[in-house]
Amino acid sequence: MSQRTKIKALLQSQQTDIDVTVKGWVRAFRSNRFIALNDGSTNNNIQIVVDFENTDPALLKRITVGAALSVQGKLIASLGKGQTVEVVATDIEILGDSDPDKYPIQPKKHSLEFLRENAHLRFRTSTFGSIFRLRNSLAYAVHQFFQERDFVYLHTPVITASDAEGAGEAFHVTNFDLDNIPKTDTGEVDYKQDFFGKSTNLTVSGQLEGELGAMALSDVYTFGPTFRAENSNTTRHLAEFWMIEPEVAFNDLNDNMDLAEDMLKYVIKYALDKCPEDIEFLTQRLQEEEKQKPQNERSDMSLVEKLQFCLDNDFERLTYTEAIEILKESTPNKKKKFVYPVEGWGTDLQSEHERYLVEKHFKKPVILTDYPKDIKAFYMRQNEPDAQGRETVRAMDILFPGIGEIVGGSEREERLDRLEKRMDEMGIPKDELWWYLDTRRFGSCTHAGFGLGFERLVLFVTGMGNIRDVIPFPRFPKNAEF
RNA sequence: UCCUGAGUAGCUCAGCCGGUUAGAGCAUCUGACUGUUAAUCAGAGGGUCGCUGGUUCGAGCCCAGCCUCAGGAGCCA
Repeated sequence: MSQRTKIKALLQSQQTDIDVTVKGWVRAFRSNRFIALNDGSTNNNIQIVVDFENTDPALLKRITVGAALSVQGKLIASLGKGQTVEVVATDIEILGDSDPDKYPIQPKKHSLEFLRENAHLRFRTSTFGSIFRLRNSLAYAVHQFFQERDFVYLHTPVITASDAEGAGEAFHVTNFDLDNIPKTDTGEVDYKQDFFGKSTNLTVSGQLEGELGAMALSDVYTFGPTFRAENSNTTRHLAEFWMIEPEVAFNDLNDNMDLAEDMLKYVIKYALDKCPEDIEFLTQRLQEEEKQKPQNERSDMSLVEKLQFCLDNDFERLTYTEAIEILKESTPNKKKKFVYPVEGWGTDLQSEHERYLVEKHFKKPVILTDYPKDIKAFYMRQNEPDAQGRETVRAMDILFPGIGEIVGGSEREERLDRLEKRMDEMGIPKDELWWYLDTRRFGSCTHAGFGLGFERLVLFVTGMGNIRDVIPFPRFPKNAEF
């Protein structure tokens, strides 16, 4: 049997009247004559023309939606409209039948909720084909960006004993028989008898270990799964997600912002260059979806335009303190339209405030810096108090339209005395993090890094609305199917 | 976890004020047609009305509890 040609290549073929073998899954079978065949190499189908009058009727009956086919035939310039080339079949082999009575994916619009429940088959829809090809390209672009800059891809542990970062609830990892958990004399769980001899959990961040690598390799990044046991039921959170965490020695906060902005623009540009058809398809999809919304809620830019806009404009950079002033003076705040009115300095911004800044005030991605020290993590570098004695840290959050926080990072506190003092204040156990503090004891230096939620990036680039639709098999409360 | 809404055929949904045999479109099956593009036309099959309990002569509809889903909020990436 001759080697199969991918459908993407066939559709781009400059040659016609050549013999080809094509394999894929039936998307539609019309008029007993036209098969729309797809193999996932592109969103577009190749049309197979069947000589139904000279084909066994029993075979024709088995050409159903979802069936896997191998087709031999001749690639010709299409005789019909709607496609440039088509394959006139000379031989069709059914590789795998698909019972039309039971196959859940029909050649029609399905709700995203329904497809989520059929996540094992949703790859076979145009929307999810596009999403996962884009996800792949974005992941590749992330590596390419860092590799071009001589970063070291560092594999930080998935199982860890440190729950110290305070990045959220962690999933416990244990080998105990849960019906018979060893206890100490005082009635507490005796982790000494567990596999690792101590309490362990799935990582909530590779940052602390990333810092260890950066303090020798200079420029490192991680890109791996991360776990949060928060009971979050939103369109922006997953219990298992992929995070990208660069950590760079000798970088300060400004270098850190430059790196994050460059990286985001790089990967978005890569996706635009590499997957124009998929982005075009998802642009159409979003347009259809927006038609359902009332006029005032519709976006004034299409998906492609939004992505291009993101490349063409510098992200707006301002401090938390400046943002608070803008929000205080904003129309919705004065007209008491915010659920949480902006009054004082020192509280965290609510989603509605971030959205106002990004979507209404600046109308582009925003980087907020220098947050109040009390609402941020212990490892962030402390600024000197300002004239009013307000204490801030060298933190930065990148806010994207429709997504909210996509990146969170900071310059790290490299001064041992300041770091230890802060850990004491926040009740972080120094003895457990002795190894982290060692980096400040031996050759400490300025360094900075950030965390990028990969799925949030995919959400932005695909224009999808729910994070559960941009990861193949989403993990979230009450759901671990597939 | 909180707030709001939803759960009726394989899918998307309608179902009046509580009243006889629960409907439509698409999908599926049968037949017709055959250069179709979500093909078209005719016919047929298909239901534990989320689950449990309650009110009532009578519940898809009212009440309570639970489960699941969606949107928003919090936590964050």
